[in-house]
Order: sequence, then structure tokens, then C-alpha cells
Amino acid sequence: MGRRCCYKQKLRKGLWSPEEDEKLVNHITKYGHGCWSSVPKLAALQRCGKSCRLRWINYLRPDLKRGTFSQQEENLIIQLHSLLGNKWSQIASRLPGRTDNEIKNLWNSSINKKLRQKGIDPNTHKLLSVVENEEKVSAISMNIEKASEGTSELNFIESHENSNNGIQTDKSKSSLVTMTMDRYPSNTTTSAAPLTHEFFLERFITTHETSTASCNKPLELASYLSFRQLNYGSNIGLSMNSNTNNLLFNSKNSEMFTPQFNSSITNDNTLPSISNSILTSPIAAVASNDSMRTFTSDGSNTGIELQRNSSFFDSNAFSWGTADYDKSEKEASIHPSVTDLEDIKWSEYLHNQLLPGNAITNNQITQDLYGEKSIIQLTTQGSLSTWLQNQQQQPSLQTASIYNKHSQRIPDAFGQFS
DNA sequence: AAGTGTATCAACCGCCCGGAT
DNA sequence: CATCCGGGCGGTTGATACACT
Repeated sequence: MGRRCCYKQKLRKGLWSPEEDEKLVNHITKYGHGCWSSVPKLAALQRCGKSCRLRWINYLRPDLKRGTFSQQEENLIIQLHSLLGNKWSQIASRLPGRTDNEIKNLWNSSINKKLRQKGIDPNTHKLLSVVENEEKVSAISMNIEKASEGTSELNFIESHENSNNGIQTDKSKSSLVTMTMDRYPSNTTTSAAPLTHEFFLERFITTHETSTASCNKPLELASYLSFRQLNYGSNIGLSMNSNTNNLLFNSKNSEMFTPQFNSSITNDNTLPSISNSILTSPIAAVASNDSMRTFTSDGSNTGIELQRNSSFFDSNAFSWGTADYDKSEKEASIHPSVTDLEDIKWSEYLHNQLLPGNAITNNQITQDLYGEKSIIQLTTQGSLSTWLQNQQQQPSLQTASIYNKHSQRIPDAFGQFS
């Protein structure tokens, strides 16, 4: 099978001359492009059909928007890229007047670099440090599995004391590993409450519900936000790996640590599928480089303001992902765990879906990729547990309907994914 | 002013997909 | 069913513009 178009002789290549442009425009204006392979002949051009098509689409089309990209456009591109990856044509279809080539060039030349300067992996949209640590966690996880195949846990610890993973394995660290392994024995991993986004979100919700009078627990919020990599630009990242979901890392110093659990504290019975453990001490590290304070805006609303030293238009923490909608109906209709909450656009869920009474009265995310700082501001009057209790009464129906609603909205908003 | 490095952008290349034969 | 072929896409290249020393 040959590719004739570019093998033909006498075909011009390289930049288009104004005369060629004029010929192509005149032809397409009069007759349309029809079959691209026939366009060169009909328009008297010494070009292949592909070249004509490219020239028209990327440069001559009358509906093209010229000029530099606006900040909104760049933010949208980043958000869409986090959703679609390098599907430039699909991204371009969401930006009227912009071509896939143009967006691709912008990404490769500009955005890519800016993200890296911010310490963000442009491919995964995660903190570079987080990505690195995830690799470390993965490596350790493999070592743990290897070690568990050995004679004893002690052997594992001792073997790590002699290894060089970039992670210190002093006595205290080793004891932490021992503790977490005890907590999550391999045969109960799936039933035990893992330290996942569910865990953080539960704390956030629970805290907001039960302490609205003072709402002075910003750390729980930080824990969740940090988990979702909302701390883009921060030099501190948390990483959790599903395989070793009981380990945390401080990417600043590459130290591994584990959360302190206190299973006796708080459970409002609104999330029966979630462990009633809470995370305490490690979160302090999350917020150590950030200015965080609580405030009261009007006496009734309390909120949390998180100011970061640097910022990024976050597309993960409050965005939806197509993969999330690959869930089966069966899975979506089971228990209304917090996972369901996060499977849809989080802020929108809270704002529009989750709280019929508009318990969250304001949810503003003011972020700018290139700004000096960003402010994430949430105010709440707190009635999440009310909703959650309703969910508990009719879990399958409501959760399934939410899932269906959002799964329908995705194609509406973004068209069909390939 | 000249040289060098970097950024931008237009265009090409090669692969893939789907319809036609 | 296999092959042909055009269209479309993402990756890459090369020319040019621009910034900096």
C-alpha cells in the first residue's frame, strides 16, 4: 500500500506563497474543498491534497482566531489536557477559532515549560515531586512484597536498612512500617479502610459539619486539598499509592512517614463505609509553607482561606475525569461512599448537587497559573451530614441518579470521546 | 553590530482508521 | 476478507523571529 500523495513529482513543499494561498482560497470559496485529493488539480496547485488541507485548516480558514492566547484559553487548555491528554484536535474543538496545531505548538513551547517551572509534570498534571515519590513508593511497595515473601518482617526492615532508596530507614521509620503493616494485614487490605481520598474527604466533611461554630480546623481541609494535588506549586507534596496506602511522603525532604491514627475519635455515622479513624499530625507538614487562616465573613458563615506561595490553575482537584465515568452502573449504584462524591466535579457537586439547601453558600476558586499566589476560599454553613443522612436512606437511587446525570453531561459538554 | 541561544510557528512525516472496492 | 485510499491526527522538524550577551 503506497502513500501516493507525497511521492508525486513536481509537487511543491515548504512555505506557501501568497499566490498559492490565493488560489486555494478562491477555489474553496467557490467550490468547497470536496475531496482534498482533487483540490490541487482543480485549483491549479502543485501541492498534494494533504498539504492543501493543512494549509486551509491551519491558516486560511476564515473563522480562525488570530493572536495570542488569552489566559482563559490557556487555563482551558490545561484543564482539557488534564482530561484528554494530547488529543489536540479534541481540545481544539473546545476552543473556537483555534487549531489543533496551534494548541499543540503552544503546549510544547510555552505551557509545558511553565508547568515544569512550577514543579508540575505536564503529562500527569501532578507535582513532579509527587510523581517521583510515587515511583519511590512503588519501588518500596515491590520491596515490601518481596520481603513479605521472605521469612519475616524483620528481615524486610533489615534489608532496607542496607538498601539505598533515598529514604532513610532509621529505627523510628522502621517501627512505623511495622505499625502500618500491622494495621493493614495483607489478607484484610480490601476491607480495611485505606488511607485514600475518601479518608481525607471524610475528615473534611465531618469536620465542617461538626465544628461550624468555630470551623478552626483548616488542616483537614488542607489534607484533602493536598491529596488532590491542589497544592500545585508548593514544594511540599503528599503522595499515596494504592498499593501502600498507609505511607506518606514529605517530598521536601524525601522522608517517609505514616499518619497517626486515633480510631476513637469522631464518627457521626453518616459515612458507614468509611473508617472512623482520623489523620492528625502529618498534615501539619502540608500547611507549613502556606498561610492558612479561618475567618468569619458575616457572623454566620465561617470559612477557610488558604493562601499559597505560588499557584496553579488547578485542574485536578475540581475537575472530572473521563475515566471516572467508566464505572459500571453496578458500581455506581452501591454504597454512597465518598468516592462517589469525588467522581464528579467536586466543587460543582458540592455546590449544585450535594447540597440541596445550598449549605455551601460560596465556593470560589480564584486561581491563576501565572499569578504570584492563589486564594482558595470556601465558606460553609455546614449541613453536609443532613444530605449524607438522606443518602444513607436511599443510597442506591440517589447515587445512581447522580452518576447517570453526570455521565450524560459529559458527552454534552465534551462530545464523544474516542 | 555581531554572535549565540531560545521561542515560536508553519509544515511535513508517518501512522491509524474507516469506507470503498 | 484483503487491499486500497483518503482523511485525520500526533509527533517532529526546520525556518524565522526575537532576546540576550
